[in-house]
Amino acid sequence: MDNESQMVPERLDFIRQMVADDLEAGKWDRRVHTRFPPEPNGYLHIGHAKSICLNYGIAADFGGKFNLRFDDTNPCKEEQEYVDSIIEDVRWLGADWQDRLLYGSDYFQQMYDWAVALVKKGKAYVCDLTADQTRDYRGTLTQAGKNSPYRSRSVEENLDLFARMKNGEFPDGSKTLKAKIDMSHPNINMRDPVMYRILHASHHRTGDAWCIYPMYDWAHGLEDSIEGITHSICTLEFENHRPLYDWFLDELGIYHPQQIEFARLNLTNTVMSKRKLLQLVKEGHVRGWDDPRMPTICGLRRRGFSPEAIRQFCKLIGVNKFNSTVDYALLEHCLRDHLNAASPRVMAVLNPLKVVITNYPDGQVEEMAAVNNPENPAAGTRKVPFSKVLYIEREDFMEEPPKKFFRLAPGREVRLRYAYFVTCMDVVKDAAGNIAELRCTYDPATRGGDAPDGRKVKATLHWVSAAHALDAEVRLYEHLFTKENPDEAEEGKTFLDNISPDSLQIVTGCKVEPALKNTRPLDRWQFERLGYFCTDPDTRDNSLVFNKTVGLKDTWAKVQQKEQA
RNA sequence: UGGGGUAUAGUGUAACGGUAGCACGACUGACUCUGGAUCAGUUAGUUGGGGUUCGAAUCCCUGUACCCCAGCCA
Repeated sequence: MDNESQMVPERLDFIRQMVADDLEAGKWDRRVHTRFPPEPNGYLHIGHAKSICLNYGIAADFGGKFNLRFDDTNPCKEEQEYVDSIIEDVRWLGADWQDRLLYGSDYFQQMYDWAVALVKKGKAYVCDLTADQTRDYRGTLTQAGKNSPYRSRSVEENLDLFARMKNGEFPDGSKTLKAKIDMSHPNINMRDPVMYRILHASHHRTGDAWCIYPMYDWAHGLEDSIEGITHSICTLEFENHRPLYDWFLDELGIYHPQQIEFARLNLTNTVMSKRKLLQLVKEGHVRGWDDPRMPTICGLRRRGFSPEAIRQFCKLIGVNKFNSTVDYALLEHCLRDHLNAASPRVMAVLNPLKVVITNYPDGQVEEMAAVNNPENPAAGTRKVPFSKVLYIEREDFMEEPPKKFFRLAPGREVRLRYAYFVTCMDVVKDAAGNIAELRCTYDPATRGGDAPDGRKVKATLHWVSAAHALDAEVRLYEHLFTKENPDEAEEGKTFLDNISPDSLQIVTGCKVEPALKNTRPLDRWQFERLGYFCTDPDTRDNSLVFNKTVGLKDTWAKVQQKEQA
């Protein structure tokens, strides 16, 4: 990420503009310190990547610091598994928190002490109202709430009660600590919000040390304050909470960061809510959190996305304060852009059609030199074995080709990439009339792929030598959802009804060139003329599995579509 | 009908009172040992209505639409 973001961009997004203004005004002693504060209750997705890139990017751009902090204030929902995955994903994306891997739960004692301070100040009280009663007293959007009957307890009584809450003397839900603000405030968040609830639950880090846990509104600003965060960047739905964030910090008289809100990311043809993602996993609509169709970071990683592509995407989408939905095509553009530059090329045939070169010597094998990456000469070349029996892509041959099809057809000459010109002389069919094999001749003078007489061919095909090819399974993916907006469902239907039946297609019996023999999980390749692929972790020594990351742009497919229409 | 936000091509984003620009997509064409990549070009926009101004996406007034908030979730 460093190279990309070292320079302050010429056009600043509105948040960077605020940071730049603060810097110029000498605010915060000219420090910049951001953080990414996930709750460890789910896996990170591409929307989180936007936040990570924003926060880390700002720190990097302005020479500041970046913290990774777990907002782990609710023991009921949080698990170590999520902590581990988040750490892995943030690191993979390239954000560097140095030695600042932090946990909100580490500040529980400080938060408690501050709560006591607010009680002493007469700004917080212990309330015995039940959850239902609390809702009732809160009023509605258009009607003021009313004061809790416990609101006027003495400081001494509150201190005593709060201490006993902490000591575990009361059952879950029987009491809360509330801030004493204004029950008729037009902003509902200011109507005596709960600061602590009683939860006799074991926390993934603090164990049973606590049986009262701070609420987000109380805890979050304190965490930012303790860490000396300058710009506390969060999503839009917390805008309504900012007055409360400010109120707590001001009443306490402690260091006060600036909260800034931005719009979360929406992407076409996918869902981003934790609830829906969890549902897809739990109900088995996908194979897990890291299913390559998932917009999770681990899913994208397994699909073959590179961190560079995701970062570039996050840079291009910008930052704003209104809801928008980014076209998935932009993500794919960023993906192809980086993969084109970075992926070694290799030949693989997904749907093999046997080709016999009739005039090629039996048993002869030639090593053809193939370029590993035309975008990067330093990647060098490799040898690809060529012999009498080959496989080509079934779609690269048509017995009766339409006008715009310029691949192989009876009597037609094409180039086999890095090898020879071949001409189709005969089509062999099985009993059912299916094409079983092609018999071709080659022109020895075209070795390497060029004709000395200067004649041209319209097409170049990829191929593999049958005797040398490795078998592979290839998993093809399409959008998980057929609709741009999966939530757009008819009466009685849900986003689940919009799951695409074609989102996963498993192709077996694929033939790949021997260079792929020792590939490791997550290696990224371009299968020439097909697209970008990634070695799946399911790969074993004798069984290769690849995921299709994204296809190459396919002009022929467009032509076909148009002809059909 | 309370409060808080937001509206710029199909999509995403710039323009900070002075030529509405960029990217993606779509469409043409050139080139090509990947129908890839690359290159050139075309397409298309300021939420409606008033006002201020020599000049308004930008300032003012007034509509409209959309998003968020009534968890002891974050």
